[in-house]
Amino acid sequence: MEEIDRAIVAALTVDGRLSYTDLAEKVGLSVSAVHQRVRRLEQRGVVKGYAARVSFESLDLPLTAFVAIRPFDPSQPDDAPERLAHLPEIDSCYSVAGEDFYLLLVRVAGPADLERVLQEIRTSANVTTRTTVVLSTPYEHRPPKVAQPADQLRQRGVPAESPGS
Amino acid sequence: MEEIDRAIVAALTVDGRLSYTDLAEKVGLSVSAVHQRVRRLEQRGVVKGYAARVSFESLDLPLTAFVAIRPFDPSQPDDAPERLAHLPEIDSCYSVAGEDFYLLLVRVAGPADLERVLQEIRTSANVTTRTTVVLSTPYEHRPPKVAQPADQLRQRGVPAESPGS
DNA sequence: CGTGAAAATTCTTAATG
DNA sequence: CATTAAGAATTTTCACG
Repeated sequence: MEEIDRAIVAALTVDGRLSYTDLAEKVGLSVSAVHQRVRRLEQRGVVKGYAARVSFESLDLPLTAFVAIRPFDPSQPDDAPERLAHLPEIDSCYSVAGEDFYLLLVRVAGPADLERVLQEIRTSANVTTRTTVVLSTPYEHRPPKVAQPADQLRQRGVPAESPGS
Repeated sequence: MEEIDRAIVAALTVDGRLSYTDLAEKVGLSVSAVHQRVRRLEQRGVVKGYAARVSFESLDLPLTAFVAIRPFDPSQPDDAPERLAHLPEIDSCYSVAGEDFYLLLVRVAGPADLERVLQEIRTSANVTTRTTVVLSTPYEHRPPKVAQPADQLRQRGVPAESPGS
């Protein structure tokens, strides 16, 4: 992927509601050009969507935990992800190398809720669980490094003046 | 938090770029009322921001791994998160209960890059690492369950007709 | 707090080089 | 592909209940 596209993606990762006007200024293109590029990035699947970042504490989900799971009977078909998908407390499901089969990220209201969810995980997927409770989150979902800060592109052949109508 | 706010948050979690027009229709309020509520949710910190959801494969970061870290010398002050913050490959940092001190989520270009990042983690924070490679991600960042589907609010005292201008 | 409407921006498309 | 221009839609603010 090329430089300007990376800058666009970087900017949208930091602020997914940036207007095309601001985006255009950041990357040094016209509004239409940026709009076209964003549309192409979206339909190519580079940008998969937009989401509000919310405080889970405010949503009464203050307890986060990682749950490593392992099938009780390794000879049976492994369809744990589908069988667990109905549990809304599961934020993410990663298939991993190592001793465990999957690593789940779950968010719940508290210890009692965690206990209930663990039981549901075990019975739904016929697995054993090993749980690691999160005590705090110094940082999460940081924007990936995608080329340079995207600010140095602005001064590359484009006058900062707006022509006006 | 009350019912309508939860519905708003739920909708924005699924689509962070929903227009206030659509949002207003979903929760059965006027555009202005919804706009006010979103602003309050933002400044109360319930909505912390908006971000584009991107494909890490497209960004040349196809390899994800969890890195559990433990201080080499537990008697020294534990400031690993700050000392690791400069590494852009670290997506998230969780302080955890259990045998390890922190669990890091890292995204890199490949095995060689992972090796480099692990070395940087060890030397930057004076820790030992135990790494779990992610093979695939069945699902990630699913929207949390926040009250009912937010569709049943619409038909609660509000005619679906648009009054027009 | 909610509503309705008006003004300022922005989004979106189309024509053009 | 990028640019400019123009109509449609949205965001944002305001006065009022």
